[in-house]
Amino acid sequence: MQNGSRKEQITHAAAKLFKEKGFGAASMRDIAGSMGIEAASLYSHIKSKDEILEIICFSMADRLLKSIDEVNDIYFNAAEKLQLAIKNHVRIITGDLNASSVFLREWRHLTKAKLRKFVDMRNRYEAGFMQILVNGENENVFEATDKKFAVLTILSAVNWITEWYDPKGKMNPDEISNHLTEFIMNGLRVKSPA
Amino acid sequence: MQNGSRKEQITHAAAKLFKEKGFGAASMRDIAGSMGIEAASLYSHIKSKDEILEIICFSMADRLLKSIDEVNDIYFNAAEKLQLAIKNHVRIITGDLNASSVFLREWRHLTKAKLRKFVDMRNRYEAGFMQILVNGENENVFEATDKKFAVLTILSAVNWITEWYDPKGKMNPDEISNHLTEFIMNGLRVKSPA
DNA sequence: TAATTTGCCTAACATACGTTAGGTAATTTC
DNA sequence: GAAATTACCTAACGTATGTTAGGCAAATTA
Repeated sequence: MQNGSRKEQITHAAAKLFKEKGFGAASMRDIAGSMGIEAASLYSHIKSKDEILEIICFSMADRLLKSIDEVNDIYFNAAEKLQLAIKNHVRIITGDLNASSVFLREWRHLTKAKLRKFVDMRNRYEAGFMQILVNGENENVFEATDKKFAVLTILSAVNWITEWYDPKGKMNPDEISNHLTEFIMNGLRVKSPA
Repeated sequence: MQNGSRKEQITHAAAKLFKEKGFGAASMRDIAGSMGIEAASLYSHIKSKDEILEIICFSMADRLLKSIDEVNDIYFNAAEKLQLAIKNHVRIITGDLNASSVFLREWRHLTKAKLRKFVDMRNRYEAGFMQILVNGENENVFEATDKKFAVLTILSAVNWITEWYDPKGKMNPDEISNHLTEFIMNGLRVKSPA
């Protein structure tokens, strides 16, 4: 899919509506309307409504998986890896808020075969994150009695950003990831009692 | 709405389907079918499909708001309050997983007026949680440079439980909330370097 | 026992949906 | 300049949807 192509424009317009109304409630007529054309015209560029959802979901999944693999290939200590993994994740997600929201919320509406593939990719992503925690334990930097639990908790915090992030707000993506990394590593508790 | 009433049964059946398929994709015929009756028969007990969603969302919202108000009325220190608030939240959410999932995911489909009311309630809940962090800072137990950020991060972690919690799994709700509270207070970092 | 209410039914309505068929004008390719 | 392609159009299809109208038998109430 080449840059700026009509197909990409449709995907963008659809992502915006899927985010606002949900996949089920946003119709092909809505999508076409937002582009100033008729619904039937969309079918010159895309195969089906389902295909649009697939493109959005897997485009995000691909980017995130690529990122975690890169992080785990670098010769860093666990704390640095965690910091970088979170930074990448936040950058990817804030880079396209509409697509990210659809990716996080609407993936359930993927057709059966694609859904299986999607869940598989998500599991691989979680496993990549988990590897960092395992490294951290070996290096005696982290402790996590239940690593699956810890990963899910971390990812939930990272993903929730789509719900409140405002590109015009006071925090930029890297500030957010720094803040988040600090919170995940040290929590709320004051370290040196006053 | 009295206990075990037909209306309550409908709400339960609907919650299950709204969770599985989403509000938009689960039809009145689906809901009726899961109860072994016809779609039209539902209208002897409920006003509309929208009403079912409202009942589910506001029932959860009411319970959570009541809980946070109670916590903030108790003469506890901030750490104890946080612990209790999280414990209550986890109990409420794990107590009805179907309704909780709908409450967390499908509230966007509420009609305009109800949506406004819902968001207002959610803001009040967040404010109640934030109050605990403010107390904690005054008591020198917590530090949180950006309290809004901290609250959203905490709540995202707590709410994510609906995505993986299994009543037959190895952790019960109170174990989960203990685990979570520990994580939120102290993070991942090993405190005493080995 | 008569009157009322409850809980469901069948049938139908109007509307909205994803998608296909077939066409037409403008643009690109040879 | 002819041929092919692109990007859109109108019209229509079959199906699914939320909901209403009107009825009927069983249970409840008086």
